[in-house]
Amino acid sequence: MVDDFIGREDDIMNKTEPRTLSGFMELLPEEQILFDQMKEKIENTYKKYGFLPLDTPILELSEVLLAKAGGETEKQIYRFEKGDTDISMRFDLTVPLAKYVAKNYGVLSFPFRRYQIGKVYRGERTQKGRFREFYQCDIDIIGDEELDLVNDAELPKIIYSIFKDLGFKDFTICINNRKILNGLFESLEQKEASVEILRVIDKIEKIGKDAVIEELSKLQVPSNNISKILQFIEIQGTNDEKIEKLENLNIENELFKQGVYELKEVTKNIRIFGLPEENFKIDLTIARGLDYYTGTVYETFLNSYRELGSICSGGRYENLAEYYTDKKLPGVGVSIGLTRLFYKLNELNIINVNKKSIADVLIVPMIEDLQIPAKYAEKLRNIGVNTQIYLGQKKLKAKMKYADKLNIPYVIVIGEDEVQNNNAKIKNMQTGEEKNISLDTNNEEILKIIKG
RNA sequence: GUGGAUGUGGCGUAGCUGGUUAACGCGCCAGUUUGUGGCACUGGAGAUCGUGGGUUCGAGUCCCAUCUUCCACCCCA
Repeated sequence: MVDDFIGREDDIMNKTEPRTLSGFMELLPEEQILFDQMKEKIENTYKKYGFLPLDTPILELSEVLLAKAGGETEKQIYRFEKGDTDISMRFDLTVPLAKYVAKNYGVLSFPFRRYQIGKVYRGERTQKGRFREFYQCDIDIIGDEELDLVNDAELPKIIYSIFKDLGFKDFTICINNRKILNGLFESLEQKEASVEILRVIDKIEKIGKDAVIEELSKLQVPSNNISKILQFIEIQGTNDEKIEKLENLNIENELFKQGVYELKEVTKNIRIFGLPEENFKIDLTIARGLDYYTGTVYETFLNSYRELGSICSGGRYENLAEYYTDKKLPGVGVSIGLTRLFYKLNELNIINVNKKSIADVLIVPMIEDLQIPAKYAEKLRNIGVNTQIYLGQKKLKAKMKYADKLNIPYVIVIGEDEVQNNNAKIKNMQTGEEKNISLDTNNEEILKIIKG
């Protein structure tokens, strides 16, 4: 205290401004609670379907992570050297999965069903709803040499369960098959720029039909091909009608036929797994995604918030780990971009961030000796009541205010009067109702008061 | 990578064509209520107006630079 005057020099010293890197989401407690709840629901559903947990390192050797060279994502990778080790941060969970499966091929049981929820990193330009660090919630089913097509039909059901569980009703899981479009291109002898064409087609909802025509001509697609492609993606009707129309197009191309067959099979099996008809739709414009998808592809939309874009996408790939092993490992998987999903739902007030407390009870001791409050807190915790003791010398008023701000539903005051009578005073913070309970009250009674 | 914006107490904002002690709401702290929160009232703390230069008698307000963040495109979750 004597140094206080001299110490003022320090106060004038510049403090470092506490900042968070752009593109990194950091939440307030009440938001974090909600975020964690969503994450937990997703995880529980994955488990419910028998998927095994997996956690891989955020850092990998660059040579491993970048085995598949090129592409847009590689430019965005966080990469650095520590000593003479060239290290990269994972930019998705699929590449680490591929490495993991190749590495542990001998000890894993196939079909290998794993879920992984974790953060991934992409150093791209930030913008609305786009993050540099974000959670992906992945499930994949990996087969050894082959993976039955019926697996493609189970994933939509799992996605359905999750979004149902998250409280959404009006959403659509769109499915398509890459082979259909690729087969169509083959039959049109449109081999050039097929990936680019797919991207343009995928954007039709966003940019409109005319813009698609314009983009396609820019790609040097002959105009008769453009009209055939458009005619094709504009096929309307129910799911069954669409399949029928596809079959009746009489396109003599093996790939195309295979694609239509797969789509029909998947559709049939989706119904068997119990996905309601109104929640899935064949959408022939779904083409986006990583270029390694080779068969079934999925995209999921909230119909009232179509502008969010796909909130869950995935598909079938023929060879997961071709850069690590000669084994052929086909798989099918989907990924939920939880960070973006949460951010957007929050922004649109779709999810309610009403303060919800973690603690069920705040014990407020008004005596110096904490033995009784501490013991009582343990008693509550042992019967499953989340209990916090207010530690610190403050007026009762301040302690009540604290409980109020944290939205803790019950406060238990233990003061001298209470201790003398072997009592505690429990207050319902919502109704304001107070009553005395004996410190010896049995557990069932307490649970009845607190948990209702 | 391309293009366009932004920056004022913890947060959200006001500050007119440059003019004395930078305003408001929320939040925070204290009191009215010495063992009781939410409401109300009263009072209080807290900003060298992103940073550095320049123009001017004088700049949050004008000019330049720089950093930061944001938005769109690209691509994606």
